[in-house]
Amino acid sequence: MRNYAHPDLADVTIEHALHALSDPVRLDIVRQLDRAGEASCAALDGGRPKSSMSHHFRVLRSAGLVHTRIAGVQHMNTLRREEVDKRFPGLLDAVLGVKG
Amino acid sequence: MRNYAHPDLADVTIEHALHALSDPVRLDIVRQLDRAGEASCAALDGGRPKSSMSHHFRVLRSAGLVHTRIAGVQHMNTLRREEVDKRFPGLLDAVLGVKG
DNA sequence: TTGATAGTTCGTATATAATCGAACTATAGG
DNA sequence: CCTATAGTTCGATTATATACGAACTATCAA
Repeated sequence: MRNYAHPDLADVTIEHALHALSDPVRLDIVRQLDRAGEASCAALDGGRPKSSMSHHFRVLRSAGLVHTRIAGVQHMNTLRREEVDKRFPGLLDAVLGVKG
Repeated sequence: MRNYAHPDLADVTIEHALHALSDPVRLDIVRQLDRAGEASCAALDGGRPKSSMSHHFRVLRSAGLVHTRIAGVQHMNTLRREEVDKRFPGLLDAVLGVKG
């Protein structure tokens, strides 16, 4: 794998984004990326198997929420904050702002 | 069925709400209720079978998004706008504001 | 009380998603 | 080249959702 394809946000539906965010593991990833700014897959696995994490990162990428950059042996992930904010104004603020 | 139980919004997780909103049929229902203010189940079915609609309304109610009031033979639905806005500030604005 | 209407519940079929081990790929360092 | 590390892909299993016909319940009106 040389690098990832990241969808144009214009091609991502709100349903797709909401589905990606509705899983607790993925929501946790998104929250951590929001704080950390950038993190490898392993840094966010919380003890879960690599293949499960790989699946969740793929879903997050396909929903346009996460960008993954290959840096040597690590895959570094970031939230596509600005683009998502442009496509779905207020969505991430709302989702990340919730307590409990 | 005499009347429905509607959950306290405090007991609804953001994951639950996002999941309820991530289905196209339900999102359509929510959009229509946002415009119409109140509507019967039949008014929103778009030709789909009653049992399918009943399922989607149940999911929307369990996620705290929709209130259903029995009025004679009809079940009238409304968005629980204020309560949802209090629990998840900005979420409905973001979801309902999206075009495309 | 009969019939019509609105919606639920049940049961089942089907589709979609989550989980995770095992084998694989790619990169870096010794 | 060998090995360790990070992550992917595959495949199977299991869980969760959706879809919807059929039978049922509740209300209203004639």
